[in-house]
Amino acid sequence: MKEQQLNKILTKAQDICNHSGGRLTTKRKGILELMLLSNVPLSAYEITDKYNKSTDSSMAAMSVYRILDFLETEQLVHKLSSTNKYVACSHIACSHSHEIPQFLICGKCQSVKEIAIAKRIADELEQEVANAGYKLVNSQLELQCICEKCS
Amino acid sequence: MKEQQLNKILTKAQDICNHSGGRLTTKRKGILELMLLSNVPLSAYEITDKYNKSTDSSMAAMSVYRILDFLETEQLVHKLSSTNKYVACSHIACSHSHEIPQFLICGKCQSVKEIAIAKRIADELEQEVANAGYKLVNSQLELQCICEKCS
DNA sequence: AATCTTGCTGATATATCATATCATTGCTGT
DNA sequence: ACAGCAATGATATGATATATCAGCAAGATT
Ligand SMILES: [Zn+2]
Ligand SMILES: [Zn+2]
Ligand SMILES: [Zn+2]
Ligand SMILES: [Zn+2]
Repeated sequence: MKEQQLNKILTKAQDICNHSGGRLTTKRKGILELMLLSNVPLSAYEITDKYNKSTDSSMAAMSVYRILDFLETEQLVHKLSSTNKYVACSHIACSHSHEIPQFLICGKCQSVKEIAIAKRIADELEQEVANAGYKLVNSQLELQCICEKCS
Repeated sequence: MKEQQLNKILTKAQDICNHSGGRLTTKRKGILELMLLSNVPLSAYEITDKYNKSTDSSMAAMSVYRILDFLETEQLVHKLSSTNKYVACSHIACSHSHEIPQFLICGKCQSVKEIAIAKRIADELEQEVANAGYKLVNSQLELQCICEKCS
């Protein structure tokens, strides 16, 4: 990722937080940056290690969890519940509003692609769920895939 | 669940294991039965506790994990990776072959419904994934829902 | 500026989920 | 009975996540 692009994203993230009243502190920004620069999702403890090595600090995992909670609330990062890892949102600098994301997770290289599936498919899925007597409240999908490079 | 129905399922489970060469031992059967009788998914440790209380034994969680691995391989139970819990398959006694399951998980009462979505939707989803340059390898979905009772 | 309030972080403990490894037991076919 | 293999026991450790209370720092109120 280019320096310029990263800065653009971080600036936009700052805007988002300002708008919501949250504070993108130095530590929170540092964690977000680190996640943006990673090409695979990271566990909270991996994030902790990376952060501490990169800054010669010693933040406890507890703090990282709290920061991840915050960033998740701001939709700047997402949690992948199938792998218990966390990934920076791919659409921070986009102007469109954030839809419910779907994730394509490569089983070989662990890379993740965040997409938004066609509304038609989401609707059909919701209908299917309704047929089963349930009401869909969150259609975040985590799909086990193989990426182009690895296939 | 009626006694008779339970026995039918356990007999079918026995058949499935015989056919695959696996052994449905007393302990494995006990774990499966316990899971069939639960109306919510259980964690490995919850299963361990329930089993030990119900039989006055003291199986270690390690053994339960191994047994769950076995039962999963035989497709008699499924793991819900979004909650780290395990649930008995709803289609053990069915004659049809086991498709890739999808799970509707109620966020209030934790009840789970195992369904198989229309092939058309699965195909469309796969196409969507292909458009993104990925190849879908497993379309097990875990959908956050509200069930009829809770809504 | 001093104080207040709120939200952020530190620090520690503990709960929860999962795997590694080696020893022991018990079927199963010869 | 014996050998071989599958299942279980036993113990240790690793990985993920939450609870709780104390200290601190930034923005708001006086
Ligand atoms: Zn996103
Ligand atoms: Zn890949
Ligand atoms: Zn099933
Ligand atoms: Zn419910």
